[in-house]
Amino acid sequence: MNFSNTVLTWYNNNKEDFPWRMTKDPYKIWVSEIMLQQTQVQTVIPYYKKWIIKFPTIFDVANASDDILFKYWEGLGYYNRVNNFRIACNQIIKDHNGKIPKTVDQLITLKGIGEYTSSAISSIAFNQVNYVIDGNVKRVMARVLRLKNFSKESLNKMKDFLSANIHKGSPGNFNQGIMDLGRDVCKPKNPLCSICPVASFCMAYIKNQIEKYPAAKKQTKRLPHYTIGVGIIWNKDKILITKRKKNALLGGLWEFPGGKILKNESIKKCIKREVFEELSIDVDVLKFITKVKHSYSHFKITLHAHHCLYNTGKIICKASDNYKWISPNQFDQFAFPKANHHIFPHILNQEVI
DNA sequence: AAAACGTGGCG
DNA sequence: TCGCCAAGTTT
Repeated sequence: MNFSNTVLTWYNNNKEDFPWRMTKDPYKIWVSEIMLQQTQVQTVIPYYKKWIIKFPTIFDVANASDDILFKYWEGLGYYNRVNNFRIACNQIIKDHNGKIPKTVDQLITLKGIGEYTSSAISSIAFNQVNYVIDGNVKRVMARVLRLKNFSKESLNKMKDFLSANIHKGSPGNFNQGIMDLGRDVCKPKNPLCSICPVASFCMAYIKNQIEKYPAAKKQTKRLPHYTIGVGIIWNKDKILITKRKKNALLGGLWEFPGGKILKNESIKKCIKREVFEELSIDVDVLKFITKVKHSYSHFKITLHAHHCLYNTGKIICKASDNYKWISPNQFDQFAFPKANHHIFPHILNQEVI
């Protein structure tokens, strides 16, 4: 049996019934593909289910406020995906009469849809013969073709192979099959070659060199670490939250104000200074609440949260897009970064002063 | 075109 | 504890 039929047969016998595999609705396929970018299947499943119920069509997304969209994305990460997704929904309404286009050339013009996602949607939802190359496919191909790296040259070899071997009758299932294979069998570490359906096609396996492909990456640099002061600013029974600027890190999410500590600065001074610089108000920094360690993709932080009392000044949002005074029982109505979630349970645990 | 962009799980 | 990795795209 040839490569394409081998992959397809394996997929048909081993596929899991993920919720986005119960439909051919291109909108739903699209939602799943955006959520799955750099995000594991098990993480996506609950988000996908809730999203589809709340926003069943592109029109529901186009008409929703960004706060509600972010709330349904809260915790998934890479929040610009939400902005891009809504922009793309509007593009479709404006330029495609509300119908999701089916060719790669049209799909790739939509915000947030690149080379991978355009091929995925066109093949899975519309049965167009386009191969996909994601992280899984890259690894499978590196081993099958015995390619050390992911250079332009290597990628071209993968493309040639996939172009020749994609299943013409079921391109979408072939694509999902090779991705599933990469995730569950041809894993980064300890690949399960003994049960791999394409082992007989795999040059690395045949030469007994599976561990050499792809070559290990160079060591990544240690992530920089920053210490951040965070103010839980009280005015009577309300707490101040601010909305992070769009297109920035965590753009569009709400948070407690604060910022990076300066050299030779105390946490309390840092919070007082940051709050004044960012909001033009004066606060008294009081009791320590909790410390939160958190790691982002390109740096790490430790948050030091303190209770604060609003003192004087009219709020001017210099470093944020908006602000609100809310009660602690309203935290769940806004989308917050994960690091802020770790502060919530400590806020009411003690007296403010 | 290298860096930015979240979070969770695993070895 | 820490690095790696996950259905990538944008600037």
